[in-house]
Amino acid sequence: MHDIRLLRDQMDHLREGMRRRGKLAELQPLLDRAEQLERERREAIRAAEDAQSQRNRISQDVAQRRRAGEDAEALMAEGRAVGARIAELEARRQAVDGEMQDILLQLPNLTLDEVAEGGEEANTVVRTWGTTREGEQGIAPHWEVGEALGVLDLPRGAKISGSGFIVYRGLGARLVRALMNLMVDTHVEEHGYEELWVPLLVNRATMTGTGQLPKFEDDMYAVPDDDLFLIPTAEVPVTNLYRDEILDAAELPRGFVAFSACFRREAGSAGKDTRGLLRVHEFDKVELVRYATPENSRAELDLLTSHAETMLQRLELPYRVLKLAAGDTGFSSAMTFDLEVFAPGVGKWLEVSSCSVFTDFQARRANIRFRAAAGEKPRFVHTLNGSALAFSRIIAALLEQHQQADGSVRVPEALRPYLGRDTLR
RNA sequence: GGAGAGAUGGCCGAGAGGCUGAAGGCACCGGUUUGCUAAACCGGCAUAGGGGUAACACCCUAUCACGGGUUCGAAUCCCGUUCUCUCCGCCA
Repeated sequence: MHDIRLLRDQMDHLREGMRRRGKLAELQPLLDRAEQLERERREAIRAAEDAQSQRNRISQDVAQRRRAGEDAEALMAEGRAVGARIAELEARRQAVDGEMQDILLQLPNLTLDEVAEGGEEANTVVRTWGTTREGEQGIAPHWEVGEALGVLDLPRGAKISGSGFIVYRGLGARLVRALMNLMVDTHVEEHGYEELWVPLLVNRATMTGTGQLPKFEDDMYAVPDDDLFLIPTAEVPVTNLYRDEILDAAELPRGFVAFSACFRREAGSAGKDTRGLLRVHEFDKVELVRYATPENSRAELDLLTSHAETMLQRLELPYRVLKLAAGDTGFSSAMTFDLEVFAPGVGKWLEVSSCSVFTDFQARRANIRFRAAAGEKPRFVHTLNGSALAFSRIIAALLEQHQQADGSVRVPEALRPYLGRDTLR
């Protein structure tokens, strides 16, 4: 969410930001409306406050007269009239304010200057790591190897929950545990993150704090009786950890790592990537979240991204790093790096991590601030997050990239202590 | 799930329709005193919004968990919600 003051003082800047995302045509009417509303809003505030001031004066006069034992009936009648006017003015103020909020919630974040204009086609590969097995013949897609090795049971997942729900079995199940332990241990021991274990069901305020609500309610699994939602990512509970709090500057930057299941309805993507593990309704993920000061958040994004990359290197999976163009950058993000691994069985690059800096966009919404020094005004922190990594696609990539001619799968060095063997066969 | 008690500033804690943005204490910041530490004393000490100013000053409004209501006027009375605590029930 943007600062309402941008609408007043920096409309050109805001307009330029929407243009860079390729959203100006779509959002121009909103911006125009907002500009007008901002004037009305201040007008309404002023009128309402003037009336309140008048009422307070009348009430004090009544009190004085009462104490003096004089009659206050006329004043009280006046007070009633003013009270009625306040109610009207208040209603108008709320209406204007409500519409303004609606608009603010629909405007995406401004991207950093270094982010290229344009859509997906303007994304750039900033680096690659490892050698892919692109074009190599005879590599089976992960669902075939997975079923053959007895580590995946997709038909039964579909039976007990539906399509897009996975049963891992045997070493497959253990692989999930191994990935969790490898990743969390690495981020805690080597990268200095604090480990968290968080609720998978969260309330509406939490979902709103990170921006899933109100706009994306249809994408979420919900428990309406309790007004709770299944998290689409651990970013939601972890970023909300300090909602409505003021942190000490000495505590920043701060990093948290959490393993969680993630639930996504994937409404609107019917028919895409329906086979195997590429697009599922429930998957596991290790998520990194960082809180930073505005001064160092850009550098923190590079650090966070490098932490996610470390995991791919440990898993010996070739990958590339994409810097997303403005039009492909997520709603709340100011800049995003996507990490994609190559899965030679399906012949595709798979997105397994998305590392973003949100500047103060989420923090304003969730009201997370910090105080640089005692006595100074609190400012909004900058938040960042990135997956490190999303399991289902990683498992797909492992089953394909490390697949051997006899159909067995080599276990990368780093996973062996956790998995207890060097080959899946 | 049932019964009861509670929620006031960074913290503790008073207040029970008007003179209360809120006593008192602690913490914190500045000053005086002081060989040092400590103590004592004096002063300061919420946030947000609107106006105002070159910038200050200053003025107004809101905020005593949250949302409604009663009233000329609500921290205070009424209703609803949330959370915390105690007891009972249930449960991994």
